[in-house]
Amino acid sequence: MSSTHQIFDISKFKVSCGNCSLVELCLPWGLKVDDLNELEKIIKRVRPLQRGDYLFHTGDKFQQLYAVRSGAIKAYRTTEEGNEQILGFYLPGELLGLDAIDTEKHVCTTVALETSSFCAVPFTRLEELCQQIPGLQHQIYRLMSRELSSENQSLLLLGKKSAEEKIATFLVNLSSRLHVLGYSSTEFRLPMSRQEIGNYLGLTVETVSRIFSRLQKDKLIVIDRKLIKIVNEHGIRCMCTGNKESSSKSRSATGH
Amino acid sequence: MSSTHQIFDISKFKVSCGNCSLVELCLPWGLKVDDLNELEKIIKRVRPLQRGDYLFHTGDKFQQLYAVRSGAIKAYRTTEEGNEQILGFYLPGELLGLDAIDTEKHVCTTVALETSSFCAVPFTRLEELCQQIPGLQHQIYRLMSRELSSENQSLLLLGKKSAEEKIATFLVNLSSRLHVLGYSSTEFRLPMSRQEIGNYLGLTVETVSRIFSRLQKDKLIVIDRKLIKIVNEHGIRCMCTGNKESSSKSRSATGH
DNA sequence: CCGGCTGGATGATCCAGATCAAGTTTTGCG
DNA sequence: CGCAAAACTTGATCTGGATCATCCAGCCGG
Repeated sequence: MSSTHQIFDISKFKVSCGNCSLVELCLPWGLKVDDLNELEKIIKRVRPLQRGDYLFHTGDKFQQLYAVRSGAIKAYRTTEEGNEQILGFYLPGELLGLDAIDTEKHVCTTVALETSSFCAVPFTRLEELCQQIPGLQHQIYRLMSRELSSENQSLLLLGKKSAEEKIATFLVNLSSRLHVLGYSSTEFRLPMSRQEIGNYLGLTVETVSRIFSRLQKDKLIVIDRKLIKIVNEHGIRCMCTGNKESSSKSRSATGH
Repeated sequence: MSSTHQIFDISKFKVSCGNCSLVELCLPWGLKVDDLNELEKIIKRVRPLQRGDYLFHTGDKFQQLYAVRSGAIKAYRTTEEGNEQILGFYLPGELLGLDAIDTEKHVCTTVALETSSFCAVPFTRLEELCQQIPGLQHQIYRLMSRELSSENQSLLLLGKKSAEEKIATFLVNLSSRLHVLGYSSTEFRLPMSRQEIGNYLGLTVETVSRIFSRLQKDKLIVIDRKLIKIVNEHGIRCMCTGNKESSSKSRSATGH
């Protein structure tokens, strides 16, 4: 909250990377204070979106990257036959639009799952700034690399895991991302519907619902509506890899 | 083959981006000649690998990017339980190692499927060069963006498609990548085993084998060992989206 | 407060693809 | 060349998750 940042306080939606608790997520390992000030100058605020509002559509001209400041966003593609494939869910501190740099057109559609706010970073100006601030260039490479690496992880998730493993992995992943943001890692609210979880994981709603019930019966989680409480964190982590040990399960079990 | 490039001709393995037919793949939209010359200076040749040789392992320190010059490479991760998940196959003109920039450690293992050669680009020097050549920086962003976008595509592939659609999509994708390289798009050799195709697509060998047989029976392709001939390109493209029209099929069929 | 609507849960049945089980071909190598 | 291992094919059977069919709980507008 240092007063030197006041000049950027255009309205109540102050954009200030220096103050922003997300800066270490947006820009891993951070930058020097002066560099941050330069960066702040090019960042714009965007009108917050309500649930169901779109940030951008497939085919839209790519001009800026968006960093999620608050809320939750889903990104999806629509297949030729017209059904949607959800590519991912984005939480505060995560960046949207990197995949559009190549073609300069957005390749997916992004929609708010709840009221959400963003920082917008005009990409051309960001590139110019990278020429002045070598550290910034490196941060952008790192961000993109990280995204690549996490998509690799998703390929692994979709390709090999059973429904149960997918759901467990999904919950653990969400949990740890929320934890980084300072929220509880064991008790949180799912910003997306069962339908959306299923779509993302390549499962039907029914299967998602059934597995949630099963996890609850097995005392790994407690669910109430969208509220999840992870009761047995160790157990659910084991489940991500198909590891059936941990506490005794009711179904088919370890022993015999 | 202009003589100005001779100075880089260290051995018979000349590295010359200006001459390299792959430069437009490595660096979409290209660079100015002078810039290319600068780039060439930092690129190193790497001893070619034989089938089964590793380029790098998960956990290895990341120091350079590799561009495939010839051959074919597979990249995979090993899960906690020790089985491998293939992340992708890389052909000439494609870049390896981008996902390691963030952590400075390779996050996957890469192994040659056949005799393969590479250009190695020391990443730190590349970043320095980006500071001098704004266009280069942009090309790197584009490359990473393109990779992100193609991984998105893979998520769609794994998440939603049936076995038949996966295989068809796989073949069409391979075909068009080979076409860009100047090879036939309708007749080519699979550099990977059935097992590896299955692993990549989240299918078993048996399923891959059966579907290959079926595609052949349905007169869409002809297979002889690793050699694939695409006989009905339209048909196989329709199949990628589950579209069962095109020419009359033998199974359950349109008219019968 | 009611009635309709959306999202979620749960049971019954079905089927695509996995698994199991042989064969067969190809390849690599002493 | 000959043999063994590896890669591939094909058939029979099994099963996890899809599909179909209800039903139920919140929620919203009037």
